Amino acid sequence: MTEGWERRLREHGFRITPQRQLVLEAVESLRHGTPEEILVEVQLTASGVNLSTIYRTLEVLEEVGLVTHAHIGHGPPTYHAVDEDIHIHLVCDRCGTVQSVPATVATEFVAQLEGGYGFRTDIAHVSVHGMCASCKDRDFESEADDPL
Amino acid sequence: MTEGWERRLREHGFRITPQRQLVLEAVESLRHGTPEEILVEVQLTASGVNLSTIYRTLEVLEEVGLVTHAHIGHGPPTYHAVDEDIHIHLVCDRCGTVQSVPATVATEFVAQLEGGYGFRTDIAHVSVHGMCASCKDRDFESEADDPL
DNA sequence: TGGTTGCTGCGAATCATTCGCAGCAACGGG
DNA sequence: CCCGTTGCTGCGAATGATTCGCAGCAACCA
Repeated sequence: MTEGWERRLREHGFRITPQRQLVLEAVESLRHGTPEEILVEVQLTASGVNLSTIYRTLEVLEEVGLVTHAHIGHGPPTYHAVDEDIHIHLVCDRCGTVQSVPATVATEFVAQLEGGYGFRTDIAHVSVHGMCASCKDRDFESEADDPL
Repeated sequence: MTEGWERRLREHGFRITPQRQLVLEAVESLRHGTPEEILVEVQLTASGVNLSTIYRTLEVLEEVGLVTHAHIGHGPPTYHAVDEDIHIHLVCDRCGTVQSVPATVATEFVAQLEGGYGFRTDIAHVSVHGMCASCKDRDFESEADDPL
C-alpha cells in the first residue's frame, strides 16, 4: 500500500488501528467510493465496523493527507486515495454518468486562478457539471433554451 | 424583474402563484441563497410560506430556466437568478470564504473539455475548492505536505 | 506489564430534503 | 363573471446522510 500511511498517522498524533488500515485499503481498491460504499467494502473483511467509524476515519485520513474527497452532484461525497492519478470528474446532469479526465486539462485554468486571484486550486475536489457528448448529440432537437 | 418570468412558467405548463414570484424575487435580491435563506427572505413578505414550497418552487424555477444552483462545499446548494452575471465560486477550504470570479477565466478550460471530450460544461454549476490568497500567505510555515 | 486516553460501536440526535394528503386557488370555458 | 378541474400549497411525517454522546476496549509510552 501507501507504505507510509502508518507514519503519516503517527506524525499527526493519531493511532494506528485496523479500522483505519481497512478504510484506507477500501478507498484504494474502490478508487471511487462514498462512505456507504466504503463501509460495504470494509465489512467484507471486518463486518463489525460501524458507519460512524467510516466517517470519522475518512476525516482523519483526509486530515493527514492520505485520501481526498470530491463532490459529485447532489449525493454524498466520493473519496479517493491521494496516490492515484489526479483527475477531474465530468458529471453529466442529463444521464448521470461520471467521466474522469486527467487534471492536466485544467493546468491553464488553475494557473489563471492563481495568477489573477491568488487562489490555489485543489482541482481534484471539483466536479464539473454539464452534458456529456452522447446526451448532447441525442438532444439537438428539443430544448432550444426558448428565447423570449 | 425578469419580466418574462410569467410566460416562462406558463410556457412550461406551470401556474403563476405568489409563492413563485416571491421565491424568484428572493433569489434575485439575495444573489446567493440556500433554500433556508430563501425561505427567510420570502417570509419577510409572506410568513406563511413553507420550506417544502421553497424546495418545490426552486425546482420548478430551475426547470423553466429562471434560476440555477451551484454546490458550494458540503452544505446545501446555492441558488442564483439566471439573469445574473455568470460567475464561478472559489471556495476556500481553510477559512470558508467564497469568492466569485467571472466565468470568462474558464473559457479556455471549457473549450478544452468540449473539444477534447465533447463535454458541454455548465461552468457556473462548479465550485472550485482550494485555498484563498490570504490563507495561503498565512500558511507558509506549517503544512509543507511533509514529503516521505 | 499497566495506565492513560484516543478509538470504536451503538443508538439517538440533527440537518437537509422529500412525500403524502387534504384544502385552496389559478385559469380556461361557458 | 362564475364554476369546475386540477395544479399548488401548507403541514407533518418519512427518509437519507451525517454527527454526537457515551461507555468500553485497545494502542502506545514508560
